[in-house]
Amino acid sequence: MTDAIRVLIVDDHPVVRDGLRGMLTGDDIEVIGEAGDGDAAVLEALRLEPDVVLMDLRMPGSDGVTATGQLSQRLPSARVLVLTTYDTDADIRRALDAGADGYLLKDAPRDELLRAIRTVAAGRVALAASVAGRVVEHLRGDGDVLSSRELDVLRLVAGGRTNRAIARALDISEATVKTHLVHIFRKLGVADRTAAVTTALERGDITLA
Amino acid sequence: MTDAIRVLIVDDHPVVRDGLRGMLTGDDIEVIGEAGDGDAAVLEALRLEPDVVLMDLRMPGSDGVTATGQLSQRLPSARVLVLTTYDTDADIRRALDAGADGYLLKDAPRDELLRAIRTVAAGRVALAASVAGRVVEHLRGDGDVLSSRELDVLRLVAGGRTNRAIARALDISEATVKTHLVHIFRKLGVADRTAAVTTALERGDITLA
DNA sequence: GGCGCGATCAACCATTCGGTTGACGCAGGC
DNA sequence: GCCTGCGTCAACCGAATGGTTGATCGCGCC
Repeated sequence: MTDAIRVLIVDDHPVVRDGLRGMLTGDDIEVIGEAGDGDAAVLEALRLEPDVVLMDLRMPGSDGVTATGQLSQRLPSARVLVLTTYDTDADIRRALDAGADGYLLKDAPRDELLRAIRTVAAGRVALAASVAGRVVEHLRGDGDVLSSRELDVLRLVAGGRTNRAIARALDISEATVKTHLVHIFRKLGVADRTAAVTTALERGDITLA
Repeated sequence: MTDAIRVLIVDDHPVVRDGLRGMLTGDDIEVIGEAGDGDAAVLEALRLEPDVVLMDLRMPGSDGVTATGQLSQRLPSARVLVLTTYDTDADIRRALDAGADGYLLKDAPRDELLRAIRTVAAGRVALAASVAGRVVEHLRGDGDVLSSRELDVLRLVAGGRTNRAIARALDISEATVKTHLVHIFRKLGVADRTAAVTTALERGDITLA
């Protein structure tokens, strides 16, 4: 290894940033900066041109997926390694779609983290074991992706609206809402709206925030 | 200050443990141990007899609330300062009921964390600003606490069961289920089961896990 | 003993929901 | 050009839900 791998840490928790910095510093890795939200992450990355960006997903303000998308467009040289607490299907899918090169969970031990950083720095993809399983599973049964309109409906359902209220909110007829719901039920493998909301929450298709 | 405050760190993420250790070491605080789950936390606390236990809530295995309850019984000398990512009403309520002496969020800056540790070590209560607000709010309107039976029903509702299925599962009549639901709706201030589930999830009364 | 509250149940009703069938226009891919 | 999928809508039906009133029982508390 000729030069140290230059790493930018992105996380909203100072504690985690400190912990990562302590864990990574030394060896063949150099922490060159930190950021506390997605916007700052993009700015810092453009300024510092890191080799690897360690990216948290859930952050106040601009989130990690958005920042990842921006980075893969505006700074393709930077490899993005997502490091998050959550591992829902939708989180993983969105992050990888946005251009992430790796996906690790925060409970990963130190050596796994170091290995993953070296892997993505070398241009390969690093996935946590549990995540890798979901990815192949996702490649198999792909027919259950909710369309954007279906997500609109589902989010309103989660808000407790009746079909009629949803129809008014989306400016469509109640019949259309019901059609969307039937498709949602089939895709999620459930029988009613309440189960649809909870399984969508579990899968990460929608969020309560 | 005669002696350093002896702190035990409890968190399932090695990264966070490292970060906290780095943040706290020095000054008048000494990190004397770490634990990765609730059971280990109790064992380590009994062995090391720390002044303050920094306790995460959501952990694999035995969770932080249970551990807090055990500690307040078996090692009353140890003050428990909860340090978590989440701040739902029910989390806060349960932690304080279990005997926690403080409640901080993980995005707290370093000096706030240090201040809180010194505060609880001195025998006082330390609450994050956002948490304190919820606590007084909770003391005001206390009439909306769901009974345990209502929670049983609500958990099954969240699982997508029909009233009839819930009745069978709990071995009561469908009429009783409906009665419980009406009470739940009133207490949560919602109009239907779906909204009940989402607001209960937001409040932390129930969980998806 | 009386009171309140939680838990249980019944009967009734209007509304809503879930499911089906069938239909149309439109965009994108083969 | 054809087919698929998405989004839109209508009409219909049975089942589930939400709301009401009223009732009984047991427990803890004053």
